[in-house]
Amino acid sequence: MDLEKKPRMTPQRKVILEALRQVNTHPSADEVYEMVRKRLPRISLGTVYRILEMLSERGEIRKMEFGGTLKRFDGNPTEHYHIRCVCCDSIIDAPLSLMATIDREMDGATGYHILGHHLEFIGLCPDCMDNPISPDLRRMRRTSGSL
Amino acid sequence: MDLEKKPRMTPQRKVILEALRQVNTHPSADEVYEMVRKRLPRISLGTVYRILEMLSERGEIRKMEFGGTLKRFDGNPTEHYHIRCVCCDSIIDAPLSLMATIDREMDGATGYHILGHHLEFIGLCPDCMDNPISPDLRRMRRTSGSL
DNA sequence: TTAAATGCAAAGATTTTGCCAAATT
DNA sequence: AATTTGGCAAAATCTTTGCATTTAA
Repeated sequence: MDLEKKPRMTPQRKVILEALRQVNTHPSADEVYEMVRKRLPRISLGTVYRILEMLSERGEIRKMEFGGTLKRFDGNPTEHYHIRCVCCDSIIDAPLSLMATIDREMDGATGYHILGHHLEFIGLCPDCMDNPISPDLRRMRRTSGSL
Repeated sequence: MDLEKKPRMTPQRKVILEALRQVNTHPSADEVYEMVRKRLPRISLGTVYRILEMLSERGEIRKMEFGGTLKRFDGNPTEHYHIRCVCCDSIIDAPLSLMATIDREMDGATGYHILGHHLEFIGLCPDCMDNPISPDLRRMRRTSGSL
């Protein structure tokens, strides 16, 4: 909202940002909440949502409103692609460089002013090929925040 | 759930399927609900969700768990790409043929078994370039189901 | 002291479920 | 008659908001 003002670097913000930068698991808000609770036992989910929103508005992290119902957050704010496992719903960065010209091409082919694009691969991760987990177990994992 | 059994083509399913096939607006469940209510005044939202889910499981339509929080549905079940307007949140099909080999390449570059991919462009549609609508108005439009 | 941030809980929004009645084979 | 489906409402999920309190400049 207030892109102009510089926010204070509160302990909560610092911890959340560091937590996101340290992992490559693309956690949901709830998972971030569990992660930072170890260091900030009194933090609330609402605050986590608020701070994640703020950080992504400022481009310090990336909100992934993509695939799946719940949003995920990415500590790496640069543009890149992802691979999502259909089985365990984990997400990794895709080893594929940006398609730099595709936006311009689409811009020309349509009346749209293209701002960017998202690309996500869907597949089965190595772990799940060996030990496929059931949808129930999958949901349990997510709920307990230990993806 | 029961991919084996062939479902009966009830009036509700027929109307919903026809409604989706006739438009290219990629409506949400709620919007589908509004669309079919004209012909089926007594249908319930729950039924719409159930039928949409069932149709997409059978590959007759496509569920877009993509960009934005709420799911959209696409009467065109073949793989294709989309352009979403950041302003009005409308979605059109992208004039770009499938990148047929990219899945195989990603398959080779990772340990994953790649099943497919999603590509979505983000941009400003021609309408919104001329008449940008406010976020408030945008939400009102969605809520009233008249995208 | 003043403005901004947090914690907590309540409210919102969207989607899914349970259950009984109604429809279909 | 046995199943399946539909309607309704309640439940479940995930996210946002209001407000009193705390924190920091």
